[in-house]
Amino acid sequence: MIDIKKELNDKQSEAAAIADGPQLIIAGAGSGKTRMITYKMAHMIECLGIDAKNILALTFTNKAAAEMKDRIRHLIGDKAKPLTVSTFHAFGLQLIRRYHDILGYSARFSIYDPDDTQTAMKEAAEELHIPCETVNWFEIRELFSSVKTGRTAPLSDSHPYKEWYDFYNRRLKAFNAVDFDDLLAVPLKLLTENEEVLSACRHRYRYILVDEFQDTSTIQYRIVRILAEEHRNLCVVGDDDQSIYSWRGADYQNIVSFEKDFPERKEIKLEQNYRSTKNILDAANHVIAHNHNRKDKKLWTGGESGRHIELFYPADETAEAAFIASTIHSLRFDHHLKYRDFAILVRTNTLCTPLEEELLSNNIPYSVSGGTSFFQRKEIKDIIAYMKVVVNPDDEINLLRIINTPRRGLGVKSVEKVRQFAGSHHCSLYTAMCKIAVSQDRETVFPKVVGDAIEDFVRIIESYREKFDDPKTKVSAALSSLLEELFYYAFIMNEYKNNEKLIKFKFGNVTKFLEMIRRWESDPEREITTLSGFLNRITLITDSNTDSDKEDKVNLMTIHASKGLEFNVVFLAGIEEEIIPHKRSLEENPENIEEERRLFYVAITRARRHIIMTSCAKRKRSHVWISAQPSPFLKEIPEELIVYHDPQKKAEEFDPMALLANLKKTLSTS
DNA sequence: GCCCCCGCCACGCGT
DNA sequence: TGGCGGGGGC
Repeated sequence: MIDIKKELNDKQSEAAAIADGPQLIIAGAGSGKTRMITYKMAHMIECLGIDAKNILALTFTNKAAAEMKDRIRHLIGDKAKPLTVSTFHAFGLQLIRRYHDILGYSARFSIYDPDDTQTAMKEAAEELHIPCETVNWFEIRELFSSVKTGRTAPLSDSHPYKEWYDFYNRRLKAFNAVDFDDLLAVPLKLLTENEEVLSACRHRYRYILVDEFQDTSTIQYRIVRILAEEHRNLCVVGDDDQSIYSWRGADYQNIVSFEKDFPERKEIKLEQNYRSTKNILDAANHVIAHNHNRKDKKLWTGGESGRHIELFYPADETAEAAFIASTIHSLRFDHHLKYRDFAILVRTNTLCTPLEEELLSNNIPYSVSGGTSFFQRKEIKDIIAYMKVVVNPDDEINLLRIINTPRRGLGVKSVEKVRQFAGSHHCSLYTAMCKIAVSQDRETVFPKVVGDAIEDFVRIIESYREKFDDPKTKVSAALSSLLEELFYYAFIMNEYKNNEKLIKFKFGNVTKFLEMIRRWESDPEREITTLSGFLNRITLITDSNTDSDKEDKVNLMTIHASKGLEFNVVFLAGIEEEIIPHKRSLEENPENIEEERRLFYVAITRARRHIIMTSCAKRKRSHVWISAQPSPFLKEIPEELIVYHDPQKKAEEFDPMALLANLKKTLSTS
């Protein structure tokens, strides 16, 4: 039986014991929040007899959802299975799938990632003859997204992009596709407009928990509110100091809204930190104290003061990477640490490259999370596009992606003709291709080679639909055979013939993808059983190695991706002006300094025992060396908490001979 | 239609 | 660093 009094401290168990009614739990960094939540759910199921399927836990990242599921399974085993633990987007996906009939989507709808989304916007603009050479795509995406998620008022009829926006959405619907914002907007609309669905959902999800509440966007809060309004069993857990996603629409004013919408709420603060040493916590507290406009709280720990924070000044990013790699080696040796005890955190993905190279050449196993996703690689996207078209032939964006990849003589001119054909027959592009393929007199419109290419393409898609649908054929087997039929490997070899390394890399990616599919289809516990479901799932996932977390590897990631995680030793690389706080962030709005500071705070509070920061003297940016200054945030940490390592001395410290001598001395004394 | 080369741009965080 | 769109030769 779960005994929360025994397993948790007073505040935690107080928070964990309540199931009914609204609750606001302000949980500081490292205060055992995830532990509290998992025990809370276990307690609800085991001790209060609440049916697990009535509990909905919403998290911010896939990683957090996976970890929460894992931990609760540890506590109560299979009884955790009926729980819904997912990200907001995955939850939205689930609702769209469940109610696709009502919503007017076929069961095999596609999800468009931001790349596909932009392509679809471009296509829409072209069809409307909107000149888009000069448009700022960043702005358009932002505009469309904020309209859809209700951050901006609906476009007025006179708005220059109103027609474009509406047309884009009509096209998506015709493609039987949704974009990321639809995953939230469509379910919210459904819940708002369809009382039956709403009451079914309210009945099903009678207890709702929201983790990382400070990072929910307005539309996400609306979804939660409409679900919880009646039964009011809503527990939100958050920390305003760790709000780092405002650029994505996160609005920690949601905490204020929650207080207003649920005035009878109970409020509990978790302020005891179990993660970090006193020095690390002191540093974090001093930094965050520079922010105004925060809920008053002060993290404390009963633990030891621990080591000082160390600060090094490498000459450039190569020296920085070399220093980090060699320090990992020596610390691992000296303190009997595992690779997985280390994390290297950076502000931006681009900072990863030199670090990766150095780790690779030092044979240090590492895993990168976030960044340019595995699934964004061209070769993987192409393969996925084939499967998406097989599953959903109305998916025009993916159809256009593969119609001439590998090249089969269907260039821009031919595609344009097919489109005209589709237009005059009022059918989708793929239906048009099917019609052309079986048409007797197609040569009056299309040259023979083009007609034959279309016929061949349609034949491939149709025959693989059968194969992929056939329960006796494994998806991986069908895919391997498809790749052979397409001469896909030869295509890659030809495409990159002057770069053998790149070919190898791309082949490796394809192999990895096939393995991933094999792992999925042979997993007896898998929750997703259809290919369509699998494809939609991976569109929402950023990193491929979700189950390699337990492997012994150094963790390399952005600070954003590190939220919710903890490590014994944390390297903070590139702690420089213009990187953190980031130049562009401040250019956008000087007030963003507070969010940048929270980011730095999150970075510091990831560490249990040891923080090593580096600030380079110069750094290469787009081919030119620029000199770099230490981050102004460093001044916000009391000097006595830091050991400043002089750049001159550093050379001696990492002299290999001196290191060896030191090593010998250590060995002889022990 | 396809291939190849050139020059331009951007390089903040992610579901 | 690499991804792209445009232009010219085949």
